Amino acid sequence: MPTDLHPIVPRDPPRTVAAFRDRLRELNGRLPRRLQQCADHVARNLDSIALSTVAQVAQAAEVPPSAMMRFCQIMGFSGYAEMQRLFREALSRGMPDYATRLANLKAGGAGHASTLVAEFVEAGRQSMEALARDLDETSLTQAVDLLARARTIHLAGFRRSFPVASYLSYVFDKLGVAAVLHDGVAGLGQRSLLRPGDALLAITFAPYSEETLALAADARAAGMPVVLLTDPPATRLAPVADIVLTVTEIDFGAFRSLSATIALALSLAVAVAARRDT
Amino acid sequence: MPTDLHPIVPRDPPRTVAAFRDRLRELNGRLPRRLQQCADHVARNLDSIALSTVAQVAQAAEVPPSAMMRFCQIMGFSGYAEMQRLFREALSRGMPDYATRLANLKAGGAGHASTLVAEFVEAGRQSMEALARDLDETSLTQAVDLLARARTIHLAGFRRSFPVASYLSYVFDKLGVAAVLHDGVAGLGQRSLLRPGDALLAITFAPYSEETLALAADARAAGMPVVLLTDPPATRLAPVADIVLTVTEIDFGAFRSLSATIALALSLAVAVAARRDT
DNA sequence: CTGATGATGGAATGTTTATTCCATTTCTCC
DNA sequence: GGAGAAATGGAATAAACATTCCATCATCAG
Repeated sequence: MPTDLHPIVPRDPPRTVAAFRDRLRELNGRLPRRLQQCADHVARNLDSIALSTVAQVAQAAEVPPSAMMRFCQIMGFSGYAEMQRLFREALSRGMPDYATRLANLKAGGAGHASTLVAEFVEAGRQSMEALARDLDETSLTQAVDLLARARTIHLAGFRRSFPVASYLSYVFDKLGVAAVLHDGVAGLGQRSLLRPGDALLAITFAPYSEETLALAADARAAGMPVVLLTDPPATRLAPVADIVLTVTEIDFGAFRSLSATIALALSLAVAVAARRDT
Repeated sequence: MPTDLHPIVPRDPPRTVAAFRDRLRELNGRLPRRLQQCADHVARNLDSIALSTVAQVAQAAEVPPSAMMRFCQIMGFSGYAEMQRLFREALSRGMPDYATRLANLKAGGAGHASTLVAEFVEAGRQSMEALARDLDETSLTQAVDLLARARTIHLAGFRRSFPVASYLSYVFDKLGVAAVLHDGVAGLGQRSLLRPGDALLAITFAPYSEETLALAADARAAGMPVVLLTDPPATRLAPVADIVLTVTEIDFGAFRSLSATIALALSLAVAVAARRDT
């Protein structure tokens, strides 16, 4: 008698998307073939549920609708409708008339300040979505490894990359990680601070700043590992860096919001600090 | 015979949300009472249509379902279902499995770098949505007026606000607007640059930096207009500034992505430059 | 005041979609 | 290899929903 296999049987339904994922993981492997097929498909297309009918989801998962219904019940819901409600609520909380508000701001009239806010917010959102979509996790992990091993981290970023570099400098300081911001205030004298065992984190976007590239080349020549944060395609830059992280930042007009770049840079910093502490 | 009032009668349906808005504007004022009520409500809750039934939107608009149906037809659709399809498609294009991707990143494991990226992206998105939602357009316009009249714009921002101030410095330079970044590199000597006819744009978040507040107080004493960019509630700061712009930045861990702050600051800069050129 | 035109609300209808049921197949364990 | 249990697919049913229709009400010109 399989008395300990009853986690399969119903219980009360997940009330958040996170809880839903948990239940999905809990069930993984213990399900019969068709239901596992449902689980796999649903796990990969969570957001399509909010807007699709059972028939559509079932067809996409290549199972009959009745199998999908059983799946919903095993997940703890009374049926598909109840499961769908969870995702619909999550979706409507996600954008609480945000689109409308943006449109209203944009309608404020060309050149008006609130229109600009809407545009920059939109550009920032797209940039961050692109980051989430295209992030190269492998390179990111390697970059963290590499920087975590460095004694001192040197930061390079000029012109529009300077805000990012200076923010990193602040964050590293708060996190207790030794970092030097090469801000060029007193000429290039800081270059003498480059020592074996250090690493360089350089940030530059096309058209690349000469100072940054020169610094990277110097560091490379001195045998220091170099991590480069830039925009794709980074073909020209591959030779001067050990790891290249790319981030697609959407411009509005001539300027970019830097949202995605900062998010990536911050993550890098926090991950490096966490790695060091252990 | 009202031969020129036939724009009310059907034609082919709007195929984009923008076209939908146009048609809405075109119809405005020419509709009988109940239908106008529908139009008003729909205009204000565009995104709720994708997820609601006729009965729900009708109830929210305080009209019977049949009135809502008539409204759909006047908009050019065959009925509510067709109208809803437009918004559902817009919604699913808007987040192309972005939520799923984020969740996958988060699942990478606590402390892992890609998890952090997901968290910072999420925080950034929320911050920007909050900005779009809560932006005080009046204050923004006043700030633009005020800064556009200044001969030179002084920029103050230290610690975590420094990246924003330095980016503004870069942007103003590109835009040909005279601006001075008070970066404190050479002590506080730059204070002597404050002259009548200038204005100060200060950025600071709780806990407020003393330098920034002191500079603002000085500027105020010298009769210069002061615009302050900070987080709500800004009660303590109201006395030292002419205009206070607030922006809610969501933290993740101890750090913030600055997305919303930068978007607002950039908009301010571009609007000021545009105003000056005319 | 009256008749015509248009607007309105609610009940009736038809369609889509979820859900259940059951006959058949597939596994599992002895 | 066979008995029992579980799983499966598809057809039948039920629920939710959109849509239409019509009787009633308001508006306005003459």
